[in-house]
Amino acid sequence: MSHTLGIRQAQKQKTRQALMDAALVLLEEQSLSSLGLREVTRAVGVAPTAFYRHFRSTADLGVALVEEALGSLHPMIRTTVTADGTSEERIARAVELIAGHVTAYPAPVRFIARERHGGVQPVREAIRDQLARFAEEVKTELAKDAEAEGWSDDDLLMLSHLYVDQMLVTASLFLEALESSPQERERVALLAARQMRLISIGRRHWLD
Amino acid sequence: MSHTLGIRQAQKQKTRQALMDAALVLLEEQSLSSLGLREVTRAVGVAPTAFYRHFRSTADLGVALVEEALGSLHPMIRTTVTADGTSEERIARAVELIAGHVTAYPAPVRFIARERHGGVQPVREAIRDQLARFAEEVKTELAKDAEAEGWSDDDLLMLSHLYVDQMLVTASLFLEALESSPQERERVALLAARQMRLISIGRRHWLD
DNA sequence: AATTCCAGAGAACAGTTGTTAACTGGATGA
DNA sequence: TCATCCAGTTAACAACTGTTCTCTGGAATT
Repeated sequence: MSHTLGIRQAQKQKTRQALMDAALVLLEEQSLSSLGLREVTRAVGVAPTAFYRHFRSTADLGVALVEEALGSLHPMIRTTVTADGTSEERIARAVELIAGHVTAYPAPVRFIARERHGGVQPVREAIRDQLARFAEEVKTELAKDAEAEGWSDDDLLMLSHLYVDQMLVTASLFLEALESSPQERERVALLAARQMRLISIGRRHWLD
Repeated sequence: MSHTLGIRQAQKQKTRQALMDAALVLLEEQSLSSLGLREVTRAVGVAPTAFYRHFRSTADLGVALVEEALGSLHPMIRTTVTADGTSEERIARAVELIAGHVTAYPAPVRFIARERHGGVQPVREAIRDQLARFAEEVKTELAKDAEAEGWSDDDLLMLSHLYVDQMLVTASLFLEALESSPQERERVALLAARQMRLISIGRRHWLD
């Protein structure tokens, strides 16, 4: 189904990606609402007007960045929640997964954390939609579990949102600890694991 | 202990407060990192240079806004956590309190949610410090409770952070639902209450 | 081979920004 | 009463912003 792009389309996509990459770097030290279009094109080395060939505005760029940052994460989420083993093993694996992802891709993670409540409405909405999709997917996975017996749909969705929010809290903790000592990062990992453990315990006794 | 301010100092404080109020309004639709000093002074009706008599920069203004938004909240947090009654009553009261606060002071709440992970380092740090203070205070209150018997200090602090984070999640949910229908806001309240309930259950069975 | 297309360049636009310096005039303190 | 102080003003600065229009050269299409 994949169609080989012409030289032209390929070059265009390359420039587009360069703009997005440059933006992500610039956004490590500022918010999207203060990111200038000229700033981005200057970093890439193209004329300011070239920007308009790819994005209507920086807000538009931001929405594209949201897709890039979260779009590819859905399969990862699914397998993480599904993963078998004891509750304790699953927690450890989830925390490791988050830590690894934050270490490997700090810029996109920072961008999402920053713009989730940021000053650009379309971007906030794009993030909210993606996170809602995550919650829905987590919910369908949770529903398969034996522990979900007797749970109402609303309760399952409530728990899913709690998990998704907790993942973001953990990710931003790791983000803050990125430049810290390994001991500090280990402390964060233990804290995150304990919080997840408490939520798991709450889940186990929910129907009591 | 209170000393009556001279005409001069009083006028200065008045202008300073006007700058902060105007900034808060402007920040409803953008992030601090894009807030211009001229923008603020224009909204107040003073010369741009007057800004420097009160703040070194907009980042400095932001730090002052953090103090204003969170500084006065400490007593409120204390009494909320301490409040007696059944677990269910305490949850209902906490959710109501948050909903009321968000409705009464949406701008400062939005500011904190936005800048907690925003693009201005000193402001992020100021918020982090205030939230850490909240967690410490919640911890000391929790420690007084009979349920805290056998809990380690680390576990108590872990739970406190979970509570504080959950309060922020709830506040930002109410913020999003501010312009929505009463039914929608009630839905948010029920969701928040259920999430707190799950955490409470986890807390109750933590030592099993 | 001739024509159309279009990503990117270039120049110019009116507005905006933070920061400096020197000032004014009313409150303050001797 | 008189000298000092200082919150706020005025003017000017170079640097920057988003957006428009026109142009170009190589890819794509016929």
